[in-house]
Amino acid sequence: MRADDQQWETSVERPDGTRRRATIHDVAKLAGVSRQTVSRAVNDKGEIDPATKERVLEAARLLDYRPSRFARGMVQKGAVTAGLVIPDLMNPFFPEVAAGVLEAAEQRGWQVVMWDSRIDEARERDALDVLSHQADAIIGYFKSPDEVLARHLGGVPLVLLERGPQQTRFAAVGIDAAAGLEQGMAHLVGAGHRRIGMLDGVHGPGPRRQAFLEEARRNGLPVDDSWIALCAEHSVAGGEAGMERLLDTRPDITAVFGFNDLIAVGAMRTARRRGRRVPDDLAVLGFDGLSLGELVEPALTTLHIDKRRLGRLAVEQVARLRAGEEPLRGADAWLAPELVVRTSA
Amino acid sequence: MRADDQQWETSVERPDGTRRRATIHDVAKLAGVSRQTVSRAVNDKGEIDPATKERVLEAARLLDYRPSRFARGMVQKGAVTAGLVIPDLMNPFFPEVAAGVLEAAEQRGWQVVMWDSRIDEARERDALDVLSHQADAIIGYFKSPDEVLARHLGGVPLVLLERGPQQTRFAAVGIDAAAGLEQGMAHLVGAGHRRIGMLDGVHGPGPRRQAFLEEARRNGLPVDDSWIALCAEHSVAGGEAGMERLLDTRPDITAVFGFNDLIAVGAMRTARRRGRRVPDDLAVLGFDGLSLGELVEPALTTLHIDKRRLGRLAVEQVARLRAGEEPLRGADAWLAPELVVRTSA
DNA sequence: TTGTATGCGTTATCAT
DNA sequence: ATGATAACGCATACAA
Repeated sequence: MRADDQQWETSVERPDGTRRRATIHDVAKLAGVSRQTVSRAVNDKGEIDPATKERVLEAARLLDYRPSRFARGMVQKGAVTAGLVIPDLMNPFFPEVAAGVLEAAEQRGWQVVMWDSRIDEARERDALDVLSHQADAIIGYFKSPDEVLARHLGGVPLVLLERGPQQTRFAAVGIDAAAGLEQGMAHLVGAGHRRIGMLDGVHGPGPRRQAFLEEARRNGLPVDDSWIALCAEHSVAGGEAGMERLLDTRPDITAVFGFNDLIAVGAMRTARRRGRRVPDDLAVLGFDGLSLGELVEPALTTLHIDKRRLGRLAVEQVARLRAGEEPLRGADAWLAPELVVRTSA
Repeated sequence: MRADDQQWETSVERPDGTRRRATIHDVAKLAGVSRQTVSRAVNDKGEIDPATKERVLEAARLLDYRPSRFARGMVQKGAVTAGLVIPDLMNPFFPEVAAGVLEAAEQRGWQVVMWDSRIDEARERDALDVLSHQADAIIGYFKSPDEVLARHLGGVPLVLLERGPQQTRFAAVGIDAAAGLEQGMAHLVGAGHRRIGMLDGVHGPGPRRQAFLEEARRNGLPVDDSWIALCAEHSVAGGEAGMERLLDTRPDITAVFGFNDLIAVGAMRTARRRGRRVPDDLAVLGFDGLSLGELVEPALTTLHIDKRRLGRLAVEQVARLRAGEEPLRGADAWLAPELVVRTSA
């Protein structure tokens, strides 16, 4: 068989002269058999004469026949497709979550169709509009509030990534920012830091900032919003820019906590460019545990998250929803970060 | 509307007591209208009394009715699904290609279902077996030879990523390794290097090694296979291990070319651990142009590839195939890397 | 505004 | 070993 044969579409002429894809009927006619026999040949079932099978297959090849996945799906149940909505494929965090989703989905024999929302609420809704028609369940990161989600969901089960139970009534899997920051702040305070700033993400006040402020308070640190700078992007560049501003308003900080590792790395770069040694003059703590953190210099101390597991867990939640079971809530759906001490703090 | 209502499956009881998903028929019965009216209500068409519409929608909610995507697909043509097979989501190169594919697919209104083959030929075939049933076309990285691909493809159009025209008869988009290495080697030779090694990838001899050897020859360098070490993984760790071996067998090299940026970064780390300064004692050249390369120290000089464009191009090839046109061949489907000089070489 | 009839492409069941 | 027939769930043209 020449591969070329596969490449260009042969098709069947309609009475009106236009062309359409060949169906099982066309193949049956050409091979001079019934549709059922074609089905047997194509699907490699037994109960068919090898000679006729060959003849049918030849006809199928001639017409470039491919079974319609829709017609198949109609009659054979059980094909499950999950939609996965990711905010930013360029941030190494998300491909790793996606890998976990793919892995768990594959084990269950599910397919997953992917959508990059690029941190845009309009694109988020587009994703839901499309996927609610094409998927049996949706997993993803969404900024939109519950009502908006519900409106674009059309009743399709949804599992939210990284939303607290107080923030949504949908099923969710998340990260225990409070548990993470308890470790992280203890580490910084234990090293003698009292003036600690934060580089927050684009969405502004969220669980990570809240946990940061909470721990600062618990540790008796002099922290208010002036110790926090917003980053316009969840990227190294965003962290660099944010750190510029933070150092302008609070030049006296001795440590900084980054919303994520990318931002933290940006912070380190700006700090060093402005003549501060890391960690001696300024300690930097990240959040995520990207492998990137091991490669920079100094290596990034960070609150590590098991991103693959997060993805697998999301698939498990979908399975529960589909089975009519209660989704996991609380600690079971709530991953605690683990402090990984390297050299930046 | 409470979001909770959406979460757990209501269903319809069969005569035999088992449960099945509600169909448009069930909704029609419950609402006391025809199926057509249900269709109008659910799909938000006009020509329906607001009161009956509300009644129908309520019935649909009660039964947790969702239209079957298969039945829909049967009757409305035009839904296109592409399969995307990626070898390793943990390598930042591939998410970026995927982003390009997603972007271009979305513009065309296509969906893409993703599969991570984890560099495993058996999983590669599994991917084809599944996707050839569920997708209208497949894009991806495959190690298997044409015959194997064709056997598992069942006639579905395929666009290969990074395979030379001499290596496949399928449509493909690729990278012009020769053009890249011409620039790269000229840069190294221009800096006075004569003893240049290479850290090759897991698959062994391929276009990048071939181009490397070719350029070495053109520049009159003393290079044979002893100047090349294989890396067991396309990762930083793989590069570190490979570099150990290369420095053992060829301690006299003054420069090294890495199969990709991850391996090159690993090479830098091993070189420095063994007391060589980069780039003074040993220059390092990468291939891919990951943003990671800007973050390490020294920053990685590399042959940069427009990975997003690669992905978009692959989708364009699929479109051509589907339209019955000739796929792009040669330079148009063949991206040339661009030398980005930073500080590692 | 609403209902009836038909077809979409496939597989399963049951016959021959 | 092969064929006839009946679903599968939906949307669309057309009739009322």
